Amino acid sequence: MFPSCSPVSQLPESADDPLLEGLNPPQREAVLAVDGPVLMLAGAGTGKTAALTTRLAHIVRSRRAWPSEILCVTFTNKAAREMKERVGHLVGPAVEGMPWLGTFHSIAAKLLRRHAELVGLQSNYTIIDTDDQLRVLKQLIQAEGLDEKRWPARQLAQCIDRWKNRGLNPADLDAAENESYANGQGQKFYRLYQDRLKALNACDFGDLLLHMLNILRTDRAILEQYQQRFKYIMVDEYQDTNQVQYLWLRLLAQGHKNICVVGDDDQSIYSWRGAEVANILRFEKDFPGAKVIKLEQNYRSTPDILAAASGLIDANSQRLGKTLWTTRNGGDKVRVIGVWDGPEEARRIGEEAERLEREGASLATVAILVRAQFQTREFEDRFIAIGLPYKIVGGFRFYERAEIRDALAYLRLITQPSDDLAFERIYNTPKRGLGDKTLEKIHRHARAGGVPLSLAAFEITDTDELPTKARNTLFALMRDVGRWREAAKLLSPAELARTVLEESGYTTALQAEKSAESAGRLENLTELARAMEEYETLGDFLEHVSLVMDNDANDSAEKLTIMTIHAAKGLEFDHVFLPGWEEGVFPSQRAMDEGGLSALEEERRLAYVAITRARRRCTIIHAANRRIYGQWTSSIPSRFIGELPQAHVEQETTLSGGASLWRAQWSEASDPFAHVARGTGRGPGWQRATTREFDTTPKRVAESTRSAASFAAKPRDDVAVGARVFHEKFGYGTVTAQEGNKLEIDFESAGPKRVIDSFVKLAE
DNA sequence: ACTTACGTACTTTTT
DNA sequence: GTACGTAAGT
Repeated sequence: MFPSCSPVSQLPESADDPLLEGLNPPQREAVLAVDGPVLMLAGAGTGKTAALTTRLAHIVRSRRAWPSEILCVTFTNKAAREMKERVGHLVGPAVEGMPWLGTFHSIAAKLLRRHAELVGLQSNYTIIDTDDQLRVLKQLIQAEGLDEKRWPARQLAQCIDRWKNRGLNPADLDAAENESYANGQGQKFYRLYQDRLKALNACDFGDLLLHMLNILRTDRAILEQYQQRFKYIMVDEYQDTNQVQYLWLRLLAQGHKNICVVGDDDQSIYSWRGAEVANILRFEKDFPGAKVIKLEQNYRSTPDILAAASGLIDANSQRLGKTLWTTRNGGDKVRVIGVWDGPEEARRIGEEAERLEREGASLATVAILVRAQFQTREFEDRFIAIGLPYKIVGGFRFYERAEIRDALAYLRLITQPSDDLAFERIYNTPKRGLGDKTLEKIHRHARAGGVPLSLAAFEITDTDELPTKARNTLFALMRDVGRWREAAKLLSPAELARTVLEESGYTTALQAEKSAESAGRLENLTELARAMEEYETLGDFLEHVSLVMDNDANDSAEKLTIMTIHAAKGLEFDHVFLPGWEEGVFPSQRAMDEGGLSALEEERRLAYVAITRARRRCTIIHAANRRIYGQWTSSIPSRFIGELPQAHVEQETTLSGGASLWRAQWSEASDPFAHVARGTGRGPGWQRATTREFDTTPKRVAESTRSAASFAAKPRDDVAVGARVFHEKFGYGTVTAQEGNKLEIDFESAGPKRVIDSFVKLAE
């Protein structure tokens, strides 16, 4: 550990400063290059967090800036927490004075509280989540008389998110963007939505960044103030920044130009939510004279794992180019295992995990990383059956659960009478006999008077609008809310929460429910109250919950981890299992249909991230048959398997015969896939599989990519335009067009559809 | 106002 | 295959 000297006790500048101990030369360079723009390209497992945190400590200890003058942004709360902790070790309690170390969103929220009035909000605005966002949009769509089936709220939400990610306000939309929802009503709905949020004194996640950007863009004095304040700026995971975040940083960095961004273009896996790799690719143009430092020495994985991952990512075209290396020796090759079907895949991994455990490994060092959430199911089934402890990371987070959101809605309504969304959520939760009719009347009254729902509800109990029963129930509810509002001034947030849950009848209703989940829900509510103990005010807590709260701190017991590859970024495990490496699953069919080549490259980066999570052993598995949406489908191995450099891969067979099939399918004969029975979509492919030896000659990446790609689009030759065909779901129809393996078919009852040719058979 | 039945759609996910 | 959301039924 480093000497815990005070943050300003010395001016370390020399290479033998104790701070630099244990860092390699490029890391040291990154730490010492504090002035001017710096681009740190840090490959997987190269110790970028160590470099980043040491750099931060160095700035503080060399008295270049006070902790409060450093802006340090991360993407996740987890990363922010980790960084805070590590900087704390280096500089001591001074880290407490780092108010600007956090996620983009939490920092933006903090800034926005100070300047909310500039964008028409009050500083106690609520931050709404995607769920509330959708509800608002649904209401707007309904109010405008649009058919919600034809123009789903989801789609509008996506558009709006995309616009916000790009820093576009309603007025900035061009005609094309305006067209992207409901025949040119995109702009109108975007504007309506923003107005509605303003009325609710609320922000969605995108707004936090967009509002702040708007302020920085328009208010010169405020911009300059922050440009002066932030003497040093550091950004983690820069490859994941979107346009708003980029614009934001560029504005703020113009003051001192001391901006250091860290990232890895090969690990950019979030373009689908607005991240632009281009940001990192053009950093040197944005900040002329930027120093580029590459961290390439990997401290995590064995040479074979690194070589396999590097070979794979080589197939991508848009790269800055890095080569990971290691001084480590030995270790096992990456294993590729072909199995018969999904259940066997789960059985196989279960056995391996049990073996590892017997050999003394902790299950906490074992992970199964999947492409998509649905893949977790087969493992869950299997592990329950054999009693293997596991945990599934992801899915619903703590604060997204219904009971937590209900509790929060009560608290929100108490702090913020204008929070209509909260009111709607709780007004009949627990069930108290208030229905749509009553809500509609409240709505009408609120609109007429231009007041929030909760106030309208209170007022309406003074009229004869409602039947006596509803009137009394509603009055009791509003009286309670008023009482809790008073109590909030006296009680701590946690005490208030307990009181509200008890007095509202929420806990009683849950106790009475006796369903399978109700016990867990009650537990969650207890946990919520416990978590609130740490907060002084309700406002503090509510901000925490909307921006920061996560549940990964729950159980630290020795369990095998199942999670998506996305969720695994930044983590590492001794033993990593990668199931489902089949065309259509990984790379995902949907991604390729929608995003073409660039999506394929992102899938490949995802595969790269997956492999580089492994410290000691990486096992890739593909199944010959898999049930997808209840239909058994035969599938072929992922093209990514073919792209792995064979010298670093070892092939394994299973006794059930699946492997021999895969050898045949994987060979490089002139038409390696001709024998695959895709014709009927029901006949198992193996029936026609040959038993040719598996070809282990290393393939050139470009070649294998091409052959796989050409396969993917390989059309059937027995189906032609005009042919009458049958489809499981759509019935009989006539082929009207054929493009690669995609057919356009006019179905007799279902109308025209685009389908993959393997899902139809010729009609007799 | 609440319950049940049918139809549809279905990557990845942080904040 | 299943989950969710809307529509009709009690």
